[in-house]
Amino acid sequence: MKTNLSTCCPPLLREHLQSSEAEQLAVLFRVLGEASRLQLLSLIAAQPTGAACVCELIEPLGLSQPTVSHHLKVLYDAGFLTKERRGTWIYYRVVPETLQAICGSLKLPDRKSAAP
Amino acid sequence: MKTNLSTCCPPLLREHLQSSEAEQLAVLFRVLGEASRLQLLSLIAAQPTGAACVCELIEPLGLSQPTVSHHLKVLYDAGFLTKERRGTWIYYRVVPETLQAICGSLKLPDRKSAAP
DNA sequence: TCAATATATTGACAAATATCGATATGCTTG
DNA sequence: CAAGCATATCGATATTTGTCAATATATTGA
Repeated sequence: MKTNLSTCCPPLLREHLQSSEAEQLAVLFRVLGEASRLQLLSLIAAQPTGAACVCELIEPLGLSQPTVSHHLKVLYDAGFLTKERRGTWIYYRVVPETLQAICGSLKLPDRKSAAP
Repeated sequence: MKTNLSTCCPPLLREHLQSSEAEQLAVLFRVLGEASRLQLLSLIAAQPTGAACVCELIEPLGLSQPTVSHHLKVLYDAGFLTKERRGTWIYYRVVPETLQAICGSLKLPDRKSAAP
């Protein structure tokens, strides 16, 4: 169920994208294409410890607990979050490398400046 | 119909994301969350001139002309592409600033390293 | 073992959207 | 103006997905 970007900064926009690579990358963008999930990332990243459990995230999002759990699972499966159990609670953390990989995928090819 | 990021690198993940900001950013990610659209960006960016007309994009994508036009419109409305008419053809170009803005939105808050 | 709490899963429904064929619009050239 | 080509829009359909209530699972503590 979990996906993974094998390399840190694949060429992607730098050269012609195969459809399989495109689909793999599109999955990541699709996961970020939901305001609630961006807010989750933001909330978790903003914690002093860098980690947050589900119960801390429900109220600020204004969504039901199952829905929050669902979004966390989507983020986790895509590699945006790690989770760690501590007693009854499960703490989620943002994975910086995944965000960096996406960033790297958006680089354009070098171009000799100026053209008619 | 067109959206716009008012600033180049809004804070976003650096601090708590308001739901309106989150939705605005999510729209951009949603546009990229489709393999065909990533391929379009890749194909256009890979042109020697940096520009491509619709008819050049149909065959490599393997989609119908209306569908390709639709995806180009979505990319255009979101600010990922510009378009310019030259006679019968319409040339699309990638807007680097929009990609950079997305990149900037994925930066995490600075964190004092090491925590139990 | 039982109760309480935190989290995950299931099932169902509504909303969003990718896709296509058909058709419209716009430009160029005879 | 008519024909031909490039592109856009429309209408319909199938698929995906966000959401919740209900329920299941897992952990802790009495």
